[in-house]
Amino acid sequence: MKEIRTPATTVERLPLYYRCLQKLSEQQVEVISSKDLGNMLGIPSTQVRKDLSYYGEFGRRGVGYEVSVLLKNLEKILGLDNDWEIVLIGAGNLGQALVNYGNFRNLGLEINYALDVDQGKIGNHLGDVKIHSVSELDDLVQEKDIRIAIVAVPADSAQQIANKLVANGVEAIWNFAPTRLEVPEEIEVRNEDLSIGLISLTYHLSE
Amino acid sequence: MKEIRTPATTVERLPLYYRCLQKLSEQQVEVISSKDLGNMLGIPSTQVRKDLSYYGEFGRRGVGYEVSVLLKNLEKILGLDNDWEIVLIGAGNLGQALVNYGNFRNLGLEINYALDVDQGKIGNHLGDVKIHSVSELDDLVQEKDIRIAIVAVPADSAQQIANKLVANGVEAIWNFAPTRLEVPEEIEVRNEDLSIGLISLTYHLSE
DNA sequence: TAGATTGTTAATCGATTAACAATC
DNA sequence: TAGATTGTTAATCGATTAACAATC
Repeated sequence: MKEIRTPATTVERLPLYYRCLQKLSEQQVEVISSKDLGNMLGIPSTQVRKDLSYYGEFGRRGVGYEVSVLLKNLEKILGLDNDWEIVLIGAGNLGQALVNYGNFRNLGLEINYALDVDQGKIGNHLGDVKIHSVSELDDLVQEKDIRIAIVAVPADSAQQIANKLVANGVEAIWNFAPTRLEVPEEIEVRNEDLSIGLISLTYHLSE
Repeated sequence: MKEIRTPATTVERLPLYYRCLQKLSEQQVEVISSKDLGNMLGIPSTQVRKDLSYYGEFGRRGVGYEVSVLLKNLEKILGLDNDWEIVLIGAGNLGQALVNYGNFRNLGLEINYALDVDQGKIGNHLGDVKIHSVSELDDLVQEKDIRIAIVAVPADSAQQIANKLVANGVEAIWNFAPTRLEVPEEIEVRNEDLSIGLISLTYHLSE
């Protein structure tokens, strides 16, 4: 039995294909080749085909990919056909931006709950989402069976929040705090370290 | 003459080293080994040494790295010893979060100017930064010799903004719009596509 | 049939890791 | 000298790309 691991880099590209196909679908495009799809994204056609090949055979030789079929399959692969409950911890500027981030809506994703420690914020709203006290974290995560959490708190409280999230059953954490979270290895952590993006620019301009 | 290209992955890790060293410096730690530095970040010591080796020999065999020396060198390598002028285009929720993002301050970076199309926003402030009309883009970028821009506008106007930025001399763009920007190849573009982070979590939970 | 395009194997390229001489 | 740790070479691992048979 041969183990074929999907490269992490492939997983990063799938959302790009997905969004591109959404656009094509809106434009009533019915069939697209790996070449054309790749061109829209600056990705070689050979890479597009290889990426998709980890999940099945979605195209027709000599023809291309039917947009609706590929879109449906990617939706499934990416887990976007599920109804995820997502909790945000930290209702600061960044938290607010995330709750109101329009591009999640287009993917069928939304942040359902927001928590903060600041008494002054509790009861306020971020977009449609009411801010609750972080003291309700345990009950909320357990009662709603929340599996995905977004950590947008200062670096020095991120680990403590992560511990509580994991203890209550959260399985995936999107971490915006610029710090490494220590969690059990079965927990999926995605670090979104905004400083790296900006520093990579100052780096390249300084070379 | 042998060309030694620094791997892109190395460049991504340098900011992590830098921030870690800042913390160590605050804690009055004077010397650190690649092993200890790596442990703090979940990176093998051998990788730490290899990464640093692209830029010089900063350590002492049998001893380790002097924190202040390595910090100073990384600051230079990353271009953080410069006084960059940075303009933000798009003063929405995300733009606001970026202007107020505290972790840039710690790196000596800050967003100096903010522009928006919305007449209702012009004249308001994001943190300390006054919002100007995007019609002032050309003059501002040229007069202030701005080399770095942050694009936080909707996807459908991102390309047009990028064109104006490049035409006026901007050399590096941090793009938060979920779209590919077509720019001359000498322009550095860093795409920060927030959807990818969240989708990668739904993907892994669906496997 | 001729032209187009997929899916996949094999070759290449690039990044990580192991191993170790140099040296503090 | 013995123990620690760097800097670097060589080996390994993983991802991209080229090439092409299969097939529409």
